[in-house]
Amino acid sequence: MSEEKVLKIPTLTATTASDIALELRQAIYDGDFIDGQRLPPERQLSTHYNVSRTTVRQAIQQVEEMGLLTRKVGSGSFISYQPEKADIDIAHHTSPLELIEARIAFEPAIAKLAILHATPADVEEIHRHMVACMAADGDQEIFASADTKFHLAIAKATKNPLVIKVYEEVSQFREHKLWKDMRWKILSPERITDYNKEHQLIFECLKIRDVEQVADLVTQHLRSARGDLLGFA
Amino acid sequence: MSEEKVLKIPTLTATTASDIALELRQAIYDGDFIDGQRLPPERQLSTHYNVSRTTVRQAIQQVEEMGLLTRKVGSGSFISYQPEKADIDIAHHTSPLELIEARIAFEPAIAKLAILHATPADVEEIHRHMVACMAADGDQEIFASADTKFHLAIAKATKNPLVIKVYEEVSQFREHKLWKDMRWKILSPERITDYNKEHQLIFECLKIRDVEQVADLVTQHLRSARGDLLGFA
DNA sequence: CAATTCTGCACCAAGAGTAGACCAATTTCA
DNA sequence: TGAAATTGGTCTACTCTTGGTGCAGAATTG
Repeated sequence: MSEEKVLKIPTLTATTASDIALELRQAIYDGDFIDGQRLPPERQLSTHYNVSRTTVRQAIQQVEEMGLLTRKVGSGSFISYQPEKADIDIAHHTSPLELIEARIAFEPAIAKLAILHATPADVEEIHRHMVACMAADGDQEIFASADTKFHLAIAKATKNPLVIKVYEEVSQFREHKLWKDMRWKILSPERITDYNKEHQLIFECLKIRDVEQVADLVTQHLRSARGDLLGFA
Repeated sequence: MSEEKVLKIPTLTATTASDIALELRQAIYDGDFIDGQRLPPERQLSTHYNVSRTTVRQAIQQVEEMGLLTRKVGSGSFISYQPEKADIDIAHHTSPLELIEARIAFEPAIAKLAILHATPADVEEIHRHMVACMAADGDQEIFASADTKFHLAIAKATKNPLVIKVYEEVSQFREHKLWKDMRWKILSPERITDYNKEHQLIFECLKIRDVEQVADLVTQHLRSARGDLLGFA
């Protein structure tokens, strides 16, 4: 274990209190300080910035007034700032369109990785879910569930735990209420048929390991989903 | 804003109760102690940390209050913590190579999204972190920290909460023990210089909103990182 | 030149760390 | 089984560190 801890303190050619305050604030926002962490003592900061302790105190006071830290006599100045909270916020702040956008960003590359790493067993697994999608026979609920599993199976075929976790997180959003509520509007029997055709094309690529084409197909697949969402397929 | 540099200063009191508590906590989280294992005796820890026994006791008390261990008079302090399977598993089962692979999969698309959504303020923010990367001046620790922020700022510019969260998750892995241990081998001053040049190219694309080129540049950037990892730059 | 700001210093009180001794529960070992 | 060693729990007196405050002189600014 390291004996010497270091803090990274950014410095400008700052001489005034507000300059230093700005930097401290920026450093806190950047996450250079963990919540609850102690700032270096004022006397040390003053020598570091090469200004008087009074100036440093004023700077710290400004930051304190923004509620980013609290001071304790005899103890030190402590950061009190949590960058963000919970995932619930994210669920509430992500729109269906943003979800599709995120999937368009991630899934083509995932499919490419999948092709490179998928074992025959993985291909079979993916095939199973594709068949399930087709067997849904127009039933929205069943199709949506099978579709999620189909895409998830592709992610799993990458064998990359990080990729899998990330995709699980994304796909979990598809089960979110907001998204579910939209589903019945979009997933007409005709659309489901279209999606199934696209699934088949993607699967064909996987089977013959066509790395180049699969990304395009997945992109196209998700873009048609986005088109449906926007109402002009 | 004038030139910004980053430098580190050691904390005056390198060994406080909270610091030691933090180290212990980290060690437990990192799996350095198995559940049920006994901590070294307080007296031994105090000589190891070169600190009074009182301080060690306070540190242990803090860890105890988090429910990570229990103490027994005459017997010792025992770890009582089972890492949540999900987190630990993924952290333990994702190799540095897989991390890079995941980044290669995700980041080019993120950069493209960023170009489409970034406000001038976002571009400035990204620029700030790019400058910080260059100001690191070969210091691995500082560069790595600034580099993470640079890429994270790009993700944030997408304005897509889901994308941001996913990338935060990925980037969190970069702070993991395993990866940190490799860093000093890879980040030679020459590599840092190269990376900075690549950062500049990426930033130029962002600035002129060159959607086509940015994905290629990011891919190239990460591929050179992968190359360094594999040892044949 | 006058006003303002910054500096350097001394002192205060609160908090935190140190060193040591002793107690009680537990383990170790002859 | 019993004594010795080990370990966490508690207490006390002391030192050091840290933020809070005030003030006189230097530096800066208009």
